[in-house]
Amino acid sequence: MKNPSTVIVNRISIEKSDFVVLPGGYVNQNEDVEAAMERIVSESTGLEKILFKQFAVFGGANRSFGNNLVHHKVFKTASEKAMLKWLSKRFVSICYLALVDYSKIKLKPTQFMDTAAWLPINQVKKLAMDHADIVKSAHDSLLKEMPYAPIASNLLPARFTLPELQALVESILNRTIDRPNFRRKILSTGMIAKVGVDSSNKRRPADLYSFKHGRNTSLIDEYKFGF
Amino acid sequence: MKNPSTVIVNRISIEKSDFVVLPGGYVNQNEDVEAAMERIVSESTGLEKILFKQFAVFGGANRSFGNNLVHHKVFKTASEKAMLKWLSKRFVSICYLALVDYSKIKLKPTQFMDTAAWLPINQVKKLAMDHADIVKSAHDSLLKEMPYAPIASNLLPARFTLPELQALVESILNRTIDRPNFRRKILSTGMIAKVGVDSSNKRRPADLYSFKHGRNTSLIDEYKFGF
DNA sequence: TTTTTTTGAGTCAATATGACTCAAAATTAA
DNA sequence: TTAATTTTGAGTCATATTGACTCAAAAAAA
Repeated sequence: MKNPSTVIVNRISIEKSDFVVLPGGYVNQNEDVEAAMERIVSESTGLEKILFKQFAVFGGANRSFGNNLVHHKVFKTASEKAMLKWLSKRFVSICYLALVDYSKIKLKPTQFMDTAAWLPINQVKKLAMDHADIVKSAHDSLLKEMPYAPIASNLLPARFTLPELQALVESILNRTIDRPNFRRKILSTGMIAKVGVDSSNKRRPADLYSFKHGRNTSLIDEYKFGF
Repeated sequence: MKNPSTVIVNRISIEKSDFVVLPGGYVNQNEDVEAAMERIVSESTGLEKILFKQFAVFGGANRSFGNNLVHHKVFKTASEKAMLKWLSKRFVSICYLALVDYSKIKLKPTQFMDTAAWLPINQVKKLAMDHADIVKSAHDSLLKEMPYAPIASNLLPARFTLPELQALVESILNRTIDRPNFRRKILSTGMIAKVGVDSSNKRRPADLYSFKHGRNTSLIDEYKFGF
């Protein structure tokens, strides 16, 4: 991973007001909350059937983009007025996260959002409302979830090498890992199985692995804490 | 803990239809989601300022108590008709859990709920809609959160003995723990500090401890997984 | 006074971890 | 063609942690 610390953002422009926000949208009356999330993600990224985690709900009474708006501005077009009304609502955000390979994604604007782009995670302070807090919360949750769930599997092909897996984990944990120790631990869990050899270019051929279907992917001995 | 595996439930009776449900209610337009939860909990239990965890959102498009209703029944009173309308809505539930000492709680009925009672966890199948799934989800989340967060602190007095803490953890994990090993691990984390001696009845006096304020209460070395 | 119960402290083998070295397989350079 | 370089797989070893114990101290009960 060259630079995995990047999030998808949308830009909304009204008059002189400019918002950079995380992708989001409404849940329809007769729609699963999860289906709504998948619809919105699909609209913006084309991604389907990837692994998400619902990590937080932001439900403060005063959560609105109205505070970011310049209220005395004149909003001319009907579209702008509708957008203004939308932005002034009180939002309850049910937040999901997913890890994806951004090199394989073609971002598109959506119904409510003008442009879509990748924002380096060290620039999240530019985000409107409390969206920087949401990113922070997502990252915390991701680290906490790491030892249990293979959310990272969105980032790996069906067959991958141990060095590939290690590079991924290193980028999530943001630290280097001793290669022999990583290999020892991962293999000892039995969560992956050798399925072939990487015959591609590079140097010495690496063994190819796959996650064992339906198998426990926990990195820590569940519910054991040293007692 | 004699029998900690118990949840609070409300019973709703309309005509011959009978629902046993988890406590719940609406979020008002200008109310924090969290404040609403606290209000509902307070109404039903009188509990204030306890530690909660928001663990899941249940948002299926067909989540309604309408499916549990006998539709051809005649609902006579205005109250019953209002209740019927309420029960037939599509619900999105933002779910919170807390661990409490049920021996100290006096349950009260609320605006929407007729009676309040404790239901042993092995009888959750009696719950209406998907509330049994919610309880299951809460338990899973609780176990996953165990090594990190002191949600259990609701169950302990400000000053407690190590055997008391151990009994609590044993009841949550539903297994016995070796006493010397538990003591060694807990003390090695430095999350609690000795604050006195238990001079009460019983046998040999036990040391009293308190959680160190603002201290990390993680039982596992964060973000270390054997590599 | 003796026994029983409960709590605090310690031992020790087995296991897991952290920090390494070394060799094999392929590419690249000489 | 050979040597150096890079990447991957395998192994070593001291240290730290864990799991299963024993033992003694303090208080109540016999």
